[in-house]
Amino acid sequence: MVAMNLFTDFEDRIKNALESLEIVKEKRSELDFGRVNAEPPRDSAHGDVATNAAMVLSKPLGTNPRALAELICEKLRQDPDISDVSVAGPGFINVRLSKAYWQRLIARMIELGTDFGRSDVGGGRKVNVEYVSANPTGPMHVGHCRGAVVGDALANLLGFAGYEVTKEYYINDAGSQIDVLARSVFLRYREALGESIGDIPAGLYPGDYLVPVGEALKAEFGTRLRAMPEDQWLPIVKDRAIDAMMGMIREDLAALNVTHEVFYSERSLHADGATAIRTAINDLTFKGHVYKGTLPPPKGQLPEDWEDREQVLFRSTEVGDDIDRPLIKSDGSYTYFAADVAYFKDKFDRGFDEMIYVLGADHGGYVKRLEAVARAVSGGKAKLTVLLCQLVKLYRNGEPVKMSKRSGDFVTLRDVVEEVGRDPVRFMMLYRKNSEPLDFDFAKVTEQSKDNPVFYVQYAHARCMSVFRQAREAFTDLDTDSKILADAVAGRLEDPSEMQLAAKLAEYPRVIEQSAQAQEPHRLAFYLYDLASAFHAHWNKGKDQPELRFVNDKNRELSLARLGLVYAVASVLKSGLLIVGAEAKEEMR
RNA sequence: GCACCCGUAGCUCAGCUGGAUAGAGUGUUGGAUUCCGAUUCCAAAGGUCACAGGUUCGAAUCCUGUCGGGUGCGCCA
Repeated sequence: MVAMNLFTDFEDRIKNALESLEIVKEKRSELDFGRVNAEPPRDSAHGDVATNAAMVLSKPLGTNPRALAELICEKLRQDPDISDVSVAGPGFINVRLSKAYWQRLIARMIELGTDFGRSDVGGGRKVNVEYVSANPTGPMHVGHCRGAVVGDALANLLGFAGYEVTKEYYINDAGSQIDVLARSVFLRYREALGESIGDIPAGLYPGDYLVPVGEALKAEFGTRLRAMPEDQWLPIVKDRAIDAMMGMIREDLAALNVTHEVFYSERSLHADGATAIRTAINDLTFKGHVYKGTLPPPKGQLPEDWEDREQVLFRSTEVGDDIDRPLIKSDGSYTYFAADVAYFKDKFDRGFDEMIYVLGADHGGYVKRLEAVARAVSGGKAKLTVLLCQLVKLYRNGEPVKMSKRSGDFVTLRDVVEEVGRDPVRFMMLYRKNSEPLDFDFAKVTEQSKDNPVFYVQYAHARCMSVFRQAREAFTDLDTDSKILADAVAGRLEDPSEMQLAAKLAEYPRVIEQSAQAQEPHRLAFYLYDLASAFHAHWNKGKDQPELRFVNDKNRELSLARLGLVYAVASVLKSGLLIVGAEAKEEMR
């Protein structure tokens, strides 16, 4: 059976060829094949696969690249799947594959359908992807959008690439902002009881979304809460408020097709006398990472209320951080960071090999201390990576959309999804490297034209479906079962334009593996655009050259073979869109 | 002051972890087009990859420095 990944397949064959060379056998133990690769050539005119083997190995072998390349070529020529091999440039070896090989590969794509591209490079490694983790103090706003999509798509991608993935949300339900939330809700509760509360005081959350929460409290407790002192009603109101906010946030996430498997509460770390945090700090102390001391004042502008105070500190500078970090405040309470240490320890204890944090760019200053935690807690066994997402700038008709969070005047995630649709939001959030700022223009994203990559990709899939609809009209009782399509390919698909499309399809497994390993889901979005572009280009050729059209009502077998190619395109688009989290539409109407 | 991210076509951005003549889209210019579902298709022009060194067969990519833009810098979460 043909291997799914053409490039790893031929990387192996090239290495086998190398092993069989006398010159290599003599020095085999000194040679490192690690840098030998097989990749798509920059220019498709060069061939189907290119390798750098000769250039990488010529020096240790004491020969020149072109001479070595000739030796390798001789061996490769014996491979029946290779139709042509040549040396080019400084010593590249360009390989062209036989038509039979391509036809077998296309047939394999058809048989695998949306499983084509699925990989096991992850090797079942347990990965925890934490993303969104918005404070439960209100609805999600657009700022959360990017991280939500990037995290969700990355998790999907890693799952497809053979990692065992858990999608996780850390609920920041323990800090003082939650007290503020509870007091804001309490005010709404008094309002629901008929009191006139006037303007919401500064420092409390003014949003209308808290009104129903106050009303729910009235329905549940009547006037009982109002009669209590604050230290009695506060915990009750807190519980109800957090539940209400998380309910809202889950709905927002659902609208974006984002689903987490684990919602992890920060408060749970503080429960039972903060057992979890105390344990984590004890653990660090035992390992020698904790001491009592003072920190130097911050460089640059000195805060006015600066006072030198003794705290319990994590000696993070010994594990890569710039400055030691406080775990316990001078008043004896735990820092947010202390909870984070406990949270990381919990993840580690749950058996994850790798923790990924998807954060906003404004958390850049937090990266080093998290990495330090990972080193100290896991003893270097667990890998921790932080993906920073740059800001999203909103535009409406080319004009920037102004937002002020203080006045409660911000665009919510729900607003955006309802206005432009879930799929465009998801795709556009991925259509940029996460380390790069992103402009999001409402008008462009809803536009139905080639300028809009979402539309372009979805249209390609719909067009595939359209071809099938036409085929069923041209041939009555046409059986388009994938097995039949796959069998029709051999000996029939051979036009250069068809081969070019097949070559693009063949890259898919490689794109999956590489974007998963680089943790860069945007590469998949760009690939889908490329594939759509290749498909549209081939389709357009049918305008001038009718003999290239997929459906040829004079030739049923050829039509089936070409439908097979269309089926493969549709499957890859569908598979990729599934990872992106957008729908593969049957039609665009 | 320090740390992290970013400087690639006029504009918005890719560039497959070091490979061949640096690519798309948009814009510009010139053609084609009653079309199997898109205000479409084809082509051309457009670059000192911020700058200066270094590493090597080979650098937009890696290392150092400089310049420019963004973000963040005790016990807030």
